[in-house]
Amino acid sequence: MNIGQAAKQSGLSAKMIRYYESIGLITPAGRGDNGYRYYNGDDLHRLAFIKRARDLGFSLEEVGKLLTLWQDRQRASADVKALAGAHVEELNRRIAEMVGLRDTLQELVDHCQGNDRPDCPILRDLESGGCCH
Amino acid sequence: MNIGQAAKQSGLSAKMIRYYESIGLITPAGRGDNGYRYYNGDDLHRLAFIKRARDLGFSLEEVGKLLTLWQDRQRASADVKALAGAHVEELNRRIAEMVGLRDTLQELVDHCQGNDRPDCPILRDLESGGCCH
DNA sequence: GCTTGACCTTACCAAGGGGGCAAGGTTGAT
DNA sequence: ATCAACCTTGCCCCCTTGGTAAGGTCAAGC
Repeated sequence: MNIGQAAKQSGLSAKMIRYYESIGLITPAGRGDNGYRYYNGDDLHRLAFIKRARDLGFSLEEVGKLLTLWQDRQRASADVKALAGAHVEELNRRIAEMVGLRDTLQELVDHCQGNDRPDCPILRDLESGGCCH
Repeated sequence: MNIGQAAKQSGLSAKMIRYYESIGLITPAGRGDNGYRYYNGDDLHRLAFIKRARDLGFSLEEVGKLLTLWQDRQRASADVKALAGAHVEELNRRIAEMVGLRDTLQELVDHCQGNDRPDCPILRDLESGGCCH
């Protein structure tokens, strides 16, 4: 199977498959006489695994670790759980940060009259560094 | 005032001030005989404005628009409100997305025993594309 | 055989939002 | 005079993905 087929089946783009190969996330695909990469069922399975892990927000570095754990039949599920748990924590941190930003901004928006006059609490906040809203 | 002082006062880094100048976000600073950039109170005010807007999560493009509105004494607060409101919406979208990821992942983590055996629902999900958890 | 279109290859540019380092000039204090 | 701290420009790096270009290959239809 060529890279285009593998891309369609896995949900990744051909470009990304090449990229993942170039950074060593996946082992280099086999090549045919024409120089084309080819992929078998196992390769496809790995690509789909990566796709799903990316969709869940894991970084490529984390995906690499997950791949290693996945391939390791002696793995302890505790290791996987720790990795995923750390990612959940990271997501929670980022969510909390963004919620804080949103709330601050939403409050400013709520207090802006939004008419054709220039007076605006949003700009006042930006001007004053948010120290005295 | 030199760039280092301006950086300290505004909370930006000297590097970023140069960068913002290079991309046209701010007009080029004046130069002294020695070639050093110098900054006055107005410049500082603008830099602090940018810093605050960045802290609130506005993109550099949005910051540029906010700067323009800020300088425009004829602005309508509705324009500012629309810009900030759009950013709030964007934040909400991103938050919702991340919350969805976190919840999915949290559920997988909750169902993983986290012991020294290899069996792990997290890896099973990644393997199967999350279609049958 | 020839053309056409779809596919593959490598290689480079772009983005945001900076960090870091190098090589050199300037300033101010000791 | 020397030294540290500052400034200048310029370049490379992070990360991940999309785009685009120039060229090779394959399969179909004529």
